[in-house]
Parts: sequence; structure tokens; C-alpha cells
Amino acid sequence: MAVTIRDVAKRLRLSITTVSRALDGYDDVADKTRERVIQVAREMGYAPSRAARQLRRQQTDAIGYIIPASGNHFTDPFFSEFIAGLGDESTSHHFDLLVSTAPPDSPAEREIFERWVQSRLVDGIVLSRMRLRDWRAKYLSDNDFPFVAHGHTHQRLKYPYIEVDARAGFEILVKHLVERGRRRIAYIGASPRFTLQYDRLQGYQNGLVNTNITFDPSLVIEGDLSRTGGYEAALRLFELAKPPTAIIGVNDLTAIGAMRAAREKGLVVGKDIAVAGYDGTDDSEHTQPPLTTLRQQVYDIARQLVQMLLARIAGELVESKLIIQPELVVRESTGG
Amino acid sequence: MAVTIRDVAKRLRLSITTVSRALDGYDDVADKTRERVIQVAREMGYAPSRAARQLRRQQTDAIGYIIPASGNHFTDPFFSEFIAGLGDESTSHHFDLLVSTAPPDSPAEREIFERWVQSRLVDGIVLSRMRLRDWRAKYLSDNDFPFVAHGHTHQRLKYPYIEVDARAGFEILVKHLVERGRRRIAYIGASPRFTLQYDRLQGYQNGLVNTNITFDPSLVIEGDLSRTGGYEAALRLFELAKPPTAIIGVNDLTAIGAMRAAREKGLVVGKDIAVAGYDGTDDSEHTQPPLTTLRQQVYDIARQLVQMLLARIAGELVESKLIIQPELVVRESTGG
DNA sequence: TTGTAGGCGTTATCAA
DNA sequence: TTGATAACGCCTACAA
Repeated sequence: MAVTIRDVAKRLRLSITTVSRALDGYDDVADKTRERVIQVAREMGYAPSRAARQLRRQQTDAIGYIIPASGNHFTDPFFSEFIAGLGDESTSHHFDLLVSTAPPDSPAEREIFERWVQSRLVDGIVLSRMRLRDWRAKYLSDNDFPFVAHGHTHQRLKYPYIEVDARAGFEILVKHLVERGRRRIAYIGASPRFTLQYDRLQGYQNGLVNTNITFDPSLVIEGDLSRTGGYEAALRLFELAKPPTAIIGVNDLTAIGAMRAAREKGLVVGKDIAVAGYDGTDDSEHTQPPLTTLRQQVYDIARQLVQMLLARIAGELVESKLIIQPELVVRESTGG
Repeated sequence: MAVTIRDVAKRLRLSITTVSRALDGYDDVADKTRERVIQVAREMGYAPSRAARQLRRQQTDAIGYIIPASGNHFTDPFFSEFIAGLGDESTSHHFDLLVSTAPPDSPAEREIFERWVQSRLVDGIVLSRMRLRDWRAKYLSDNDFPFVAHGHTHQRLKYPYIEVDARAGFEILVKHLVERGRRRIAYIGASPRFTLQYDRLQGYQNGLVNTNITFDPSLVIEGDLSRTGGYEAALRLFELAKPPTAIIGVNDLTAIGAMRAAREKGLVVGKDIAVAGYDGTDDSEHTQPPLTTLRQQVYDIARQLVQMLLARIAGELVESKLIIQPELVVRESTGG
């Protein structure tokens, strides 16, 4: 058995009350006593039982994040960075991070959310990769459960979130490509259920309008946010009678897959065809050629989300809605 | 307030005892009663308080993993896949996964381990990226705390682990390169405190011996397991009077960085220089050119580790030590 | 400044 | 087959 507050009290011949208060930094305990308590507690390797504390205080000091992906093929650096941000920030507030995995809109996802909420396993939840109609947001909202999100839904729900203005970003990206002489610009998107697809596609289309390019539906195609998805989608684009001279991926992975497809078709990326993505995580810098991308500061966003969530948990009436502009990072994949 | 077992009992006009037992599937409760209980519990959205259950049962139904990295630059797909595996397998056993981040051997790391163990926050811990002298293994071992590891240490400690035979793998890799006509083979490694560096370097050296190549210390250089580290290390290699004709990266990220450096030097990877890595996560397939690598099934290994850990937690005397052979995946980066 | 005691929500022991 | 009751370890109002 681990050492409990009782053991410490017994050793000190004090009541557990005093020990508890000394350790929690109350000021109604004699300095000398406190010193002794702290000293002995450390010696004995005492740390309060999390379960007991949770039960008593009705809070868990933990937040949760459910990775909206599962199975063998999930290696989006976005999630790594996001989790690192969540973890680092949580830790610095003495909160723990609970992580689980479930495919979007799967029964498994639903189960996990219900369990976490009903069992009071976490004090709050971080959402990412929002959907236009997002049952998670609805569910948490209905249950008055604290949550924050990376991105918004199209439902009328009030919750704090951070939004990267991908629409504006993609407009800029199209402009950039046009300036480099590209006019036949394809877009490889994602499932329409995701908000990100809605916004980015719209940004792409606005970009075309801004530059007086007629929208060609055959240049818009659906991927699945993965490298393989981008690869396969790009191959189909190259089959077109009039193939594109530029490809925008809904995210970096998609763009990376597209670059591979281009190369297999004997095209030189950055010359024969321009390719660009979105996210700007570390890896985009090291592709061959380096990938032009819209950078969102995933790590920092994650940290901020945790801060917002903790404020919300602490009862502060956070009504925040932070809009961030992505940064266009021009590299060789659209160069020349 | 969330609904408690008392609420359910009151509604049913039963004792909380009966409700508890009905829900936990004890057989000393009338079938009819059980049905009613389950029915009503679901209706009311009841789920047992995790904290209370933990306190009573003295177990948490959670396991922990501390990502041995922190800060902005952590995007190793190895961790994504590893976490996905841990998460999926945990979930399927109704366990939760607690995740934190801390740089190897940092005070922060120590704090987290102590907190998790002393506060009984998790029932067991998964370790990865082992060190030759690993205080984590020692600490957990000393405290009789259940843990399993991906890789071994050089201490005399007994614990279940899965080991990928990187040494054999790197021997095969060297052989492969030699067969492709490379003889000046460099190795970009990692900090010597990691077991992986020890093993892989040895495999590299054995490979040289096997093929009668004299070991040249100037071709061995230290990276930091990141793309940037590989990039910078490779640049230094290219400054040598007699630069290498092949580079082996201690992991894929290192190799990816090296490829970038090669390209900047005007070298064609797969022709002017061969590059190979280790890990074989999804991204290695989509580099330009695709990367030759030694694949370890990170996702599956993670799942198996969880199984071993849960068995250990359940009290089964697991003395397992699983050795897996990595698989050489030949792609264009060493081709031609 | 310190101690007593009640209760957080469960599960498990024992009795009915 | 069901119910009363005692912990699990901690925090905190209240008493001393």
C-alpha cells in the first residue's frame, strides 16, 4: 500500500487535518509545524491520493482529448504537435491529459464521450477537426460540460474556440499561385462533413473569383486528409484531359501525397506543377522539394486552448473566440 | 450535479447495494430486478463515478505514457503511431490512457513519474526510447510499479518488454547498401545515452565487418533524432574531404533531413548518394524519393505492450521478452 | 493553532 | 435475493 495522509500524521503525532492543511498551504498552521510536515511528507514519499481528492473536491484536475482518428494509419504531425501543446500546457498547470482515439462519428466516439462525461473522468474536453454539424459540441453543450475547440461548427452553440482563418489563407494561396503564372489550379479536399473542408474550399473558390479564373468543378476532388488520399486523388487529376498546373491540398499530408503522384508521372514539382498545402508542421520544411504551405501554429494554438479551457473550468465566463491568420510560407514546391 | 447511484436507487426504490450489484453483473440478483435497474440507469444516464470507484477498488483502470519529448518540435510519427496503438488497445479493454510530455532525464520527467506513482494516478506505465541507464525503469522497479517497455536498458532489471532487433536490422541494411555498390557508408546517430543508439551503431559496425569495410570514425556523427538534426549532420558529412556515398540515419526523420541536405548540395538521392532510415512509419513511403527503411510495426507493438502491461497489472507473472525482427523495405532512396 | 467528525460515491462484508 | 453499514483517503466546517 502506498503511503497515505494517515501514515504521515501518525508519524508526526499530528491529526490528519493539520497535515492536510500544512501541505495545502493554509496559513492557520504554525510555521514550525508546517516545516516538519513538509519535511516528513517528502521523506515518506507522500502524495495525496488522486482518487480521494477527486471524490472530495468533485474535480479531476484532468482534461481530455479524443484524437479523431484511429487504427494503423494515423500519423498526421498535426496531432503530434497538438498533443504536445496540450500536454505541455496541462502539465504546467498541474493538470493531466487523458487521451483516447476514435474515428469521427463512430459509435466508439460516442461511447467515450459519454463515459468521460458521465463518469466525471475529466473536467473539460478539447475538440478539434470540427464538423459542420457536430454532435460532440452539441452533446457537451447540452450537458453543460466545459469544452473548447479548434475551429467552429455551423450550429448555434456558444463555446470558446480558436479559429484559424483558413478561408483568407486559401485566397492568399490562390493569389500566390496565380502570381507564379498558374491558372489551372486544382483543389484536393476532404469529406464535406468537416468545417475545414467547407472553409478551405470556399477560400479556394473566392481566390479564383478574385483572380478572374472560372471555377472548374472537375478540378475539385475529394481526398481523406492523408498522404495516400492525396496521392490517389492527384493521380486522378493527372488523368484529366486538361490536367492542372497547380494543386492545392486541403492539408500538408494531402499535398505530400500529391507531390509523390506528380513525381511518378515524371513531373517536376515547382516547375511542371506547383503544389501547396496547409498546416505548416515541421515536416513540410523537409519534403523534396520543400512544401509551400499555410502555417498555423498548431503547438501554440493547443496551448492557448488549454488555457481557455482551464479558465472555463475555473468558472470564468469565457466567451472567447480567437481568430488567427495563417501565414503563407513560400517554398520551392510553388517556386520557379 | 451528475447522477449518482443513489439517485438510481431512489427512483427504483431499491438499495444502492442492489443497484451496484445488478450493474456489475453479479448473479445474486433477480433477473427482473437487474433488467429494471439497467433500464433505469441508462435512462438516467448513470455511470459510476470514476473517482469513487477508484478510491474503493484501489485501481484506476488507466495506464500512462510519457512522451519523451516536449516543446514545439516534436513531430515524430513514431509517437503518433505509438500513441494510437496505446489508445486503441487501452480503449478496447476499457482502460484510459494518460499522456504527458517531458524531455528525457529532465526534472519535469522525474516529477511526473513520481506524481503518477505516488498519487496512484495510473495502474501501470509504458516506457519507450529506453536509455542504457534508465532511472525510470529503476524507479518503477524499485517501487514495484507495473510497467512494460519498448526496448531494453543495460541494467539488471526484470520487466516485460518488446525489443526490435535493430542490430540485426542495421547489419542487413549495410549489406544492402554494399550490394548496391556503396562502400563509404556514414551513420548519423543519436545521443549515446539511448539504447537505440548503442544497438544501431553496433549493427552498423557489425555490418561493416561482415562486408570487410574498414570502420572510419569520421563517418559516424551524432544527430538528435529529428529532421533538422539529420539535416545538419549530413551537411557536415558533405564537408568531409572524402564524403560518404551512403548515409544511414538512426531513424527516418534523420534520414529525411539528410536527404534534404543532399539535395541542397546538388546530389541526387538514390544515385549520387544512397540514404536509408529506420522506423518505417507511413511518411517514409511518401518522401521524394521514397525512403529505404527498416520497418518496425510501431502500432502493433504498442498494442502488444498494452496487453502485456494489463496482464502484469492483473497480477499475471509476465516474464515476457519479445524480440521482433525489423523488415527491410527497399525503396528508391538506395535504388539505382 | 490544532483536532473532531462528516461526507464525497462506490464496492464489499455481513446480516436479514 | 435484498438491505444496512463500513470502509477507501481526503478536505473542510466547526469545535476546542
